[in-house]
Amino acid sequence: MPLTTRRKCGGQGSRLMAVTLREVAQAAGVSTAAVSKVLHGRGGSVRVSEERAVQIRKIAENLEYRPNAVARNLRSSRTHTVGLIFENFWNISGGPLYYLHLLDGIASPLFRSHYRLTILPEIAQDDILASLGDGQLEGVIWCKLPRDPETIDQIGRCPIPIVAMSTPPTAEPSSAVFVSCDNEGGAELAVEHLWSLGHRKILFLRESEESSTPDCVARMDGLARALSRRGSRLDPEDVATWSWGLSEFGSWWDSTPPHTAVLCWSESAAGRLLSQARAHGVDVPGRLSVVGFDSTQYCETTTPTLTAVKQPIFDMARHASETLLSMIRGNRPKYQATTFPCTLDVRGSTAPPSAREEEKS
Amino acid sequence: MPLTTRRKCGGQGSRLMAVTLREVAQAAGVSTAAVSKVLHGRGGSVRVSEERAVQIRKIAENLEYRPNAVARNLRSSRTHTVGLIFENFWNISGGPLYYLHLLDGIASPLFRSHYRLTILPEIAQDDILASLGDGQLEGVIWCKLPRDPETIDQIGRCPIPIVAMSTPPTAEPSSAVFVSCDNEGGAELAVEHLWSLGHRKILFLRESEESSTPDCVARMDGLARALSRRGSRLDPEDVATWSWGLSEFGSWWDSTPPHTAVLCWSESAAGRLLSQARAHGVDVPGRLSVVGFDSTQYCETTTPTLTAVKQPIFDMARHASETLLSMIRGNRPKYQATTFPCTLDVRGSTAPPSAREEEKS
DNA sequence: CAGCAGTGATTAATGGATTTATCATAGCCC
DNA sequence: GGGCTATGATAAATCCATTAATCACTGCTG
Repeated sequence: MPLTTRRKCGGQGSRLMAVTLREVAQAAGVSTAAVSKVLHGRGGSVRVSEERAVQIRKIAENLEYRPNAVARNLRSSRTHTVGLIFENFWNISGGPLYYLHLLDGIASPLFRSHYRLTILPEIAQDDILASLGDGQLEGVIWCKLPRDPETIDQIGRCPIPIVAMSTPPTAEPSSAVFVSCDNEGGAELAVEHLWSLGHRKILFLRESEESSTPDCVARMDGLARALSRRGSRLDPEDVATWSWGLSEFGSWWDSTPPHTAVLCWSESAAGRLLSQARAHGVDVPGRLSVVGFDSTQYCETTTPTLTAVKQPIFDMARHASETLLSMIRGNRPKYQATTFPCTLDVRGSTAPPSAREEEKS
Repeated sequence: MPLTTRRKCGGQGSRLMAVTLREVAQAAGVSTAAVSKVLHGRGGSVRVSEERAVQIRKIAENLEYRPNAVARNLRSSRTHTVGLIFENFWNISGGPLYYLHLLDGIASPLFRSHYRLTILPEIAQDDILASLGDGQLEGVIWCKLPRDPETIDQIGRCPIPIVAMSTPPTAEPSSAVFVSCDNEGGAELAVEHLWSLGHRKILFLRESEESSTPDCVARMDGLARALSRRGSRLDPEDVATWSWGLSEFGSWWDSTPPHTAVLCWSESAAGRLLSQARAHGVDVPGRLSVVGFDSTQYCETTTPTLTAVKQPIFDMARHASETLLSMIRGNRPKYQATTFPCTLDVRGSTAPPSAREEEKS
């Protein structure tokens, strides 16, 4: 009988069916156990003579045998796959570069350990929760973990480890591990900088859609706290919830607001604010200082360059990924929540507020 | 016996083992076939009375039964998973936004069809080729498909469909389907624009690492062809291969080159060129016109805003993804290669070259 | 010679869901 | 009663790789 017999796959079109272990075994006249032992060396008490081994290897190569990973996964209950969940591609905190650093930081340790990264469809949450228990994932990194009690409860009974990249909830305990940055501390840094320059009224710019994200809230809280620590405070008029295009900028500026500086909740918002300011002939930083959140390469390319709070997103993501791998290996996580400190990159978009009332020397 | 008995998983730590179909069947006192039929409705000749069905559903819910997707995948030879391969996160053509559009375009149709997207480790190519045949993926989208004959040969014998997002090879036939944009046409558009403004000497800026990508080569070829069509040509001195930081800009400019415009192979290179020009006090577009490749949101935020060739990357990615899904469903692809046209977004970084020799009125 | 160790191999169970083939039983008609 | 259909349900095979249990045989020792 010819060794190269190949069957067609009945189901889908006319693709070739893969060669199985059994076929190699039949062709070689040995048992599947022997073939498995020779090709993958895993069988415990199975023993094969060197002579046979050479023969089997040769036949397997001729037949172009490729082990079926799905069958292996089923047998071993391991898939070497980690899932990634986020709300959507665009809604991720600071913008594309932030996102890219995130993905890079998550993927690096995984790939090094020969794990794959699967992006889960951001469909119904029920589907997400179902796929956490379907055996296809060994662990999950979840950006913006939901905080409703029911979901938290379900997450607690999830059979695989979860690492959340979001601010840990203050009240509810959770079985997930949290990795985040010190958003409040970052806001404090921004205020410290602006305050030392002489700014006393700061506008916090958030965006309507994202107004409820914990990150955004934490940054605003940090701002409020930093101000109160200096004997000032954050009034309702100091918080702007503008649309994506920031078309409200013009009327805001024309109303001669008391603010001399703006703290933007994200990098992309800060970038758009610079565009709007330029469009309305408002000199930054001469007439208005701007601080963004998430300091990336793009803060260097804007005009003026952008002063921004930097969260070590790559390190955070890498830490999350490494923690997850460790948990998958059966270790208990060292910390239930890890918070990374922020830093401030001072660039060209901040200056003393003098220009508004009097000419600075 | 208690219905809620749960075994511990022996292998990894102390995670709960999942409830299996067999356990539900035992608890309900019926066969696994009946449970499978009731819960998933797939069994052909299996019939269950409505009375039993209600009972089974209730028990399954109490036991929190979750079907094991790996076992299903093995049985059905389908995983509802598509792989994505690219060289690395950062080396993708035009920069982060390009990449984000790419990912978004690929993911949208997949998610809509309840497919997952798995990012493959960019490890050894042998590993990649092996994982194409391991049964875990139903199809693959491969950015920058390798072009060496041996790999092409292996790809031809790959059991799953492949869609390549790169310029199709001119010589070698390939079994993969190609989706790309008309890079040459894009370069032609750029030249047309610059030529009409009066530019006659154009520098092509590429980067050392990426110098060999087909996209980059095609753009340069397009430039050369566009010039020759106008009775000019692309000399070796008209091609710059600078480092990532473009630190060579200063010495190049000081050598008073004949060029009045630069065509950059990517968006990010164009952005960095603007930074360098500003750092050296070179007025853009007054003294130097700049055209980038890949027109994205960030071209709006630079100063000046950036004139750029736009490739419809989202549409390309979506098309690639939809084509792959169609092939997975067993359809023959309509086209072996699809090329999308580029357009030119004229913004603020291009102007007549007058400033160099004489003052323009 | 019983007993033991070592070598070379196979058989059958396992993992969990799906499906074909088969088996009962009841009801109905001629 | 024999033959037929419809209903309700199950046993066993299948997908493919892995592995514990087992077997046959040789050679050696006490």
